[in-house]
Amino acid sequence: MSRRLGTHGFAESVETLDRQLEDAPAGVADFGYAVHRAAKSTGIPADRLAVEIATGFPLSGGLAGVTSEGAYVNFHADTPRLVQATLELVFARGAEYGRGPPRAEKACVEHTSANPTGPFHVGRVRNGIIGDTLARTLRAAGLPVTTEYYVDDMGRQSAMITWIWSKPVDQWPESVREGARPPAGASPTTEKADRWYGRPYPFVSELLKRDPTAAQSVADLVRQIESGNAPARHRELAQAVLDAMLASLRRIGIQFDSFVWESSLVSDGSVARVIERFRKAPDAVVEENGALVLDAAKYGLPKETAKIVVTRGDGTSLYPTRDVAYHLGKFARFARAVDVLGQDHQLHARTLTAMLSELGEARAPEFVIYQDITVPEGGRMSTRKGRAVYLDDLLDEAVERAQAEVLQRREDLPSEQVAEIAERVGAGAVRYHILRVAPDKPVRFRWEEALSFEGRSGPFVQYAYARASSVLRKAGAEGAPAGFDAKSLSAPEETALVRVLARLPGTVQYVARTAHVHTLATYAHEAAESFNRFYQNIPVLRADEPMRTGRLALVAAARQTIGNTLDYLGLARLERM
RNA sequence: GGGCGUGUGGCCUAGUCUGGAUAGGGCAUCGGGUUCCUAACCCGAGGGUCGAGGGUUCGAAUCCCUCCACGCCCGCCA
Repeated sequence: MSRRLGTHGFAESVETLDRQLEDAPAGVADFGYAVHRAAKSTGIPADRLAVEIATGFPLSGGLAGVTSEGAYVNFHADTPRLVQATLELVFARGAEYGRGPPRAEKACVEHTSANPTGPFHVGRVRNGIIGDTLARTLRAAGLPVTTEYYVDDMGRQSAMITWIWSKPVDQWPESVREGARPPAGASPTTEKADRWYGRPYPFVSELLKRDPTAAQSVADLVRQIESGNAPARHRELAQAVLDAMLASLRRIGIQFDSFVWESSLVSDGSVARVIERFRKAPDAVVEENGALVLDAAKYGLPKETAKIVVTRGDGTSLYPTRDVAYHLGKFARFARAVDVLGQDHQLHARTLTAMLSELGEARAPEFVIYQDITVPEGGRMSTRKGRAVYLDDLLDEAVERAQAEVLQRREDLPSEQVAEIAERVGAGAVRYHILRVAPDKPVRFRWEEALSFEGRSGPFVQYAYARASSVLRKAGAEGAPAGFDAKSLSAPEETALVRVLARLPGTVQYVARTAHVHTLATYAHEAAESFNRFYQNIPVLRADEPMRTGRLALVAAARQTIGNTLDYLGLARLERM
């Protein structure tokens, strides 16, 4: 290429030219080269230069033709060769197709880390869906990944739960008892623990704002907990609520490899050690009331926020300080730390990085910041403000609707299997719906959209997989295909599908590099859409040979690729639906 | 006031890092498609000042500047 241009007096490095070679519009060519720059530097009109470059361009390897169109030189791949190579790669790698070479650096993806104070609302779950999908993708990219949940059992939030439940309900303050009255028939045995124990939470939160006595007793409890003398009930309650919360996350495919309880960082002395190190830090000063404050201006924080309080006046730690202890521990265990945080923690992220630098830690966490999910009326979801859609409720509704859909079209399946499919379709719809939008963008929650099984949705992708599975099942061709002829796959629907399948490994690498997990959702939709077009227009089972064998191979490759993508997305592969 | 993020047809959204060919999808609307592998599908139609203005460039949704709107945050909560 560069030699070719060189003959026209245009000298640029091969690397530069490689970068300028870009994807051509689908259906026009595989790659294109815009000659404008070369035209300018050589003085040759762009249109003519494109023709001159394309004419007689030496063909080799997978390059089947070079044409020109306007100011563009278009490169066409040798399609049968591309088809052959792609399908062979998919079959050779199987479940590994899409994965990158193993890498050594151990990575920790910390996500969710919600206080164990009540059921997840949809807003909070965005954290887990982004984090879990990123963890899956990083694993696919070859990294050993541990997902971790940081359990905050030290702050006011969890103390509020312990405080209210340590007294009998008839002794609760009036406002809490009234507000948190459970529905008729509800009991700790019929309700999940997060819902049951979390019910008084927003009312206690309100109470503390106007009742200094109550606020004082919660503050006393916080101090008691931090000093290591938490009532036994405290940990039991936190654990029970957390377990119930985790059960909800499991429904949408989220599980954790590791848990770190904030209290353990206090009890093992690591918080105290961090405080000691800050006392000796060059930019830390003790203020009049005894509070230890760090001036982090030199780390680039805006001056209004450069003062970071390390300890309270009474010497006890604050959340950022404990988070420093936590992250120093993380860096002892992992080469990379990824933190998924809501936009309200944006400043905390910078503060944490500054604090770690001050203590001489060269590494910094990599932050993935996502925007809020808002309720239709506006404002972000909040349990305390009574503005929230709970994950459990959304899932129940989604599963119910999915069940109706399955029953409508599958009378042949036993009810057990219908229920199983409905659960996974409902979960797929919810998970995909939240994942599909770029983390940088806010999401306005609307029931009808979250519950859609059509168009750009999780079930759309799952359906394509089920269709592919069904074809292969009926052909009795579920094993590794053999002896297909790539030349028999020449219809536009076929070659377009192959081109999409070929993009999975690159997409995985891109997502691992950028943390743009929604790109994987977009890819999944494109792959499913491309498969559906093929499926709709190209018969497989009743095709003549050699097309039949070739198409079965293509179906198998599509099933494998879409299936692997579903794995990375955390959606269930359904063999039928 | 400062920091970070966002603004793309009626609604939702991809593309922005790394400038390039008629801005790609979905929902909704209208019109088609099932004697054939699952119609949770497919095909077609209408609908776009890519927030506004300026700049750089052969070329800007994409880069730079200004402004507007919205969200979040701004020391002893987490």
